[in-house]
Amino acid sequence: MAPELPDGEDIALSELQLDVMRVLWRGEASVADVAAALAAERGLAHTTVATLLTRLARRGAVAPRRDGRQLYYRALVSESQVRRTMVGDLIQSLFQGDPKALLAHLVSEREVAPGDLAKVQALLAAADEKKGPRR
Amino acid sequence: MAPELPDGEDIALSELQLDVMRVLWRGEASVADVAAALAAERGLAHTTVATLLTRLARRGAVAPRRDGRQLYYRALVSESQVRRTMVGDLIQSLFQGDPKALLAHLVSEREVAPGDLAKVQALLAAADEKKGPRR
DNA sequence: GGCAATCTTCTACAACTGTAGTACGACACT
DNA sequence: AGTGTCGTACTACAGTTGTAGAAGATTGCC
Repeated sequence: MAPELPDGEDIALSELQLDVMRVLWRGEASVADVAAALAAERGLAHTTVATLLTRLARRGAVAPRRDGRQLYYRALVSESQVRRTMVGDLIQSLFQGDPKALLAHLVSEREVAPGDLAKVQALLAAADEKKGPRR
Repeated sequence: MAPELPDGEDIALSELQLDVMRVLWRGEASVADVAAALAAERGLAHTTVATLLTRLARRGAVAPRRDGRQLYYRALVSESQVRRTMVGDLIQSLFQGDPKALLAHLVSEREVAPGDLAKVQALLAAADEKKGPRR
């Protein structure tokens, strides 16, 4: 019975699609909910949002659930999944697959400073500790 | 006299377009040159490459120079320019504009290790030293 | 001088994206 | 029961991308 796909797709998303997904990553939402959440930045028509969600569903990124006449959508791919894919793609196409080259870029563009790595590491360690020490 | 545009466009490129640009970043090249260079990975028709270059020219990423019946193209945007733009876009859309979040992602995905930042820094410092110590 | 090779330019087409209107069904309120 | 409201489904359309064929200009070789 079509096992929900094991969350292993090749999901790269456009910026608009990401905006939509970000809403769903906060939890299941109806078309109206999504439209409302995006109303601030994007002033999209209700039908536009519906179209976007239908397309994302076709692509396997979200799944609809019908309740009465309304559709509620839930994300099928996680944010980190998408990040993994998209960052991976970028490293591949822009830095010939070498993650360190991206790091070098960040440093030389002064986007990150030497100390940041340590900080980041500490944060990650702390989070790891809390959720699941080793998996 | 149209100062070659100060290299400040909003150039984001697709993977195929990057493949093309990578050839031009090695130096001016004719359509045939580009097609030959890409023949290995992509088996593109000559006309396909011509179309790609025309479109890149329309977008201001490259400029043609005519020599007899042939067109030679030269890149108008540098590789680092494109990297800057595209990495910036990614950070914007995927990490709400926080470069450190990207760094965190890289670390937690074990794409880069703690020591790498130091190494990278050393390399950059060395390069800096050689080319232009301080600017 | 003519024919074949070679280029560019134009046109084409499918897929995807951003954006939204129209049509139609269901529901609620009077 | 009648009518307006709301929501989804379908259709549409312009712009970009990947891909390439057809047409037309040029040129080099015999």
